[in-house]
Amino acid sequence: MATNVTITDIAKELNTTPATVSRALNNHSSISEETRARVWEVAKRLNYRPNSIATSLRSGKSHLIGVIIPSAKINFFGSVVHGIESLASEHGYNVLIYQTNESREHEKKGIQAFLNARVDGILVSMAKETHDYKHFLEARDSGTPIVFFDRANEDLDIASVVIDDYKGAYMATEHLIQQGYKRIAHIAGPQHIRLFNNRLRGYLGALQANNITIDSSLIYTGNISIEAGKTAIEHFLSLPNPPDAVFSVEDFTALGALKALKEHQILIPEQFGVIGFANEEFGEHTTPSLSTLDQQTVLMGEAAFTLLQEQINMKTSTQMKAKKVVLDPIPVYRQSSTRH
Amino acid sequence: MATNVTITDIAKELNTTPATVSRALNNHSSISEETRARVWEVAKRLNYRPNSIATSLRSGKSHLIGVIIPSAKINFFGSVVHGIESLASEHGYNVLIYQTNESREHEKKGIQAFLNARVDGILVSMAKETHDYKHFLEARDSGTPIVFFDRANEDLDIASVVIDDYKGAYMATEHLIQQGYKRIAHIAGPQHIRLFNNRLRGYLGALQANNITIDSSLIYTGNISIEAGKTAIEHFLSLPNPPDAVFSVEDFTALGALKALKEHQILIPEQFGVIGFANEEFGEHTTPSLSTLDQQTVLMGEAAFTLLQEQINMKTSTQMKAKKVVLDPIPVYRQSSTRH
DNA sequence: CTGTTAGCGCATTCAG
DNA sequence: CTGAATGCGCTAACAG
Repeated sequence: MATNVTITDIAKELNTTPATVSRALNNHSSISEETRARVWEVAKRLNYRPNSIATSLRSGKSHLIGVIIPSAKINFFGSVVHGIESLASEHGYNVLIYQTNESREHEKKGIQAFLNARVDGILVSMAKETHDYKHFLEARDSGTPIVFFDRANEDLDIASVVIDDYKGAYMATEHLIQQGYKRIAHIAGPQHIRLFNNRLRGYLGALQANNITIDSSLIYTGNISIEAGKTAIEHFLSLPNPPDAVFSVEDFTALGALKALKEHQILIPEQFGVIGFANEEFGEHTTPSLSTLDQQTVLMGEAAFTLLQEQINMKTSTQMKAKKVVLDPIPVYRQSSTRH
Repeated sequence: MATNVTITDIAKELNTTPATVSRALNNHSSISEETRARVWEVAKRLNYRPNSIATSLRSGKSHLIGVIIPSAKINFFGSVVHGIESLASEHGYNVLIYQTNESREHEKKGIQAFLNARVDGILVSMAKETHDYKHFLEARDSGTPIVFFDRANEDLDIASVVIDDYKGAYMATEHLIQQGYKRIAHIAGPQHIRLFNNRLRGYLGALQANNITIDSSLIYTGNISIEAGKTAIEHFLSLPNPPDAVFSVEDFTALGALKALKEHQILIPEQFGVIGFANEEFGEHTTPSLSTLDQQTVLMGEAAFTLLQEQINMKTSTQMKAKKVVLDPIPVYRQSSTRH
């Protein structure tokens, strides 16, 4: 029952030694075809399962990779994990997950747990709360490769995979321009978070590139929530010269905007264009459906794993500068911004 | 750098033995306060991290639990994993995840990988494809506790946590009756999947309990998809005596129904009531918002872990019948079915 | 209270 | 080609 059979058991059964069994099972070169076959036969018969804990202890490689995310409940991270696990599994790695719930304390605990487990590498999307990076450096210095995804820190010399927020915002804004909207507003997120700042810059960059004067009254900075989107629209509509389109920093805020505009009986996209960012699931099903930018979540997971694997396979001596992979967001233009 | 410090290193530093260090670090009873302090000091200074692989090998407990899900991309499973990981982490377990992508072959590989890793227990939501349960029985017989969640098999004498689909369907149907709808239809899912059958039975049960004659033309059986919902509505509206409400087996199908009804300019909920099942994220944001039943995903994860932990802590001799936990779905009545 | 011995399961020496 | 010996890092039993 609960007794797991070991190579010693097999050896006894065959009046040979564990070493021979080990060699046979690992298809080692110097072993006679006959013993190999006999060993495999017995192994199968006894239902032998290699104890990967023992192998790990001996080899020093756990074939485990640790993934730290804010929450598995958040769609985005679920998708990234999907990408990570698919590739990892294919390459013989098992995946450990740990949720921080946005707490730096938990994040630290996660890193500790992973280091104790001797994971071969760590993938992390930082908690919002985190402004102190000791625990990451500690991991890296202990020789465990780390790769950030989505939420990264540029200054840390740690590899990362992120979305090009500037480019996405630029594309979204330019799309609105091409659709013929004249006064394009932006609902911005908290500016101390870099990615929101990048999106604001992308918006400004697109306006400038198209010789459109920037009107600061058309930039509303708030939280990211449905409520914030509604408030932003109320603000915009109260302006003497209101906008006729908005690039919203994020889909939920865009949804708020959509709702507020509908309450005001403003036709979307005819009178007012709306585009968000993130490609949340609901966007396809709102009325009108919401234009947005897809963040390539699965690809991000795969890229992060690939980067990590490179580091794992690299001789630790071959220390080179941390790679940064920047993924292009994919435009998803739906009804809310498409006039033609 | 990459060299991890061991208790032997600490022992050398202090001219003592690994055993003493081990005892000190584990706050063992018979150890002098002085040595304990000295050991801890050195451990901290050398940045010692216990090697949990070694501990696992020695103790026979990995403090790992394995979770097998169809896909992390699916919201539902992300939420359940959230529940599992939260509790597991709190209880000192690390969580391994493995995706099957609905393939039995992968499911088998996942079980193998987990058994090799000597996980202390396994949580699994079966792949749709799976109709052969050897790999589960093998795991159980090897002494590794298993608990099913959401997708379970009743005949296997393996513990499980599932949603009460019958009850949910019953509640949904009764809700429509109470809202004054007279001819209530049902869009059913493939009947060879038990949970869909249970929902059909719940629908029928509620009608019977309220002395409403069952009209088989009001039951449309199809796939679960937006398209199926639309087709169902087209079918219903072509009837000589069409229904005025529908309980849809699942939210996406309900969404299709919503869309088709809107195309026909039928007012929801005034002329036609709609309720789904699953509480997908988009339902809150459709126009009108979609009534549905919440599946208590996080709670399901927590319950599954709790059940597993019970089994892990149970003396293997105390073999008792597999527990089945049945969770009540929570009604979420929104605009699409609320007339008053 | 501390040191010695031993072994968890495996894979790699080094001898034959 | 196979056997014997050794150690990965840790902890428990058994002395002292």
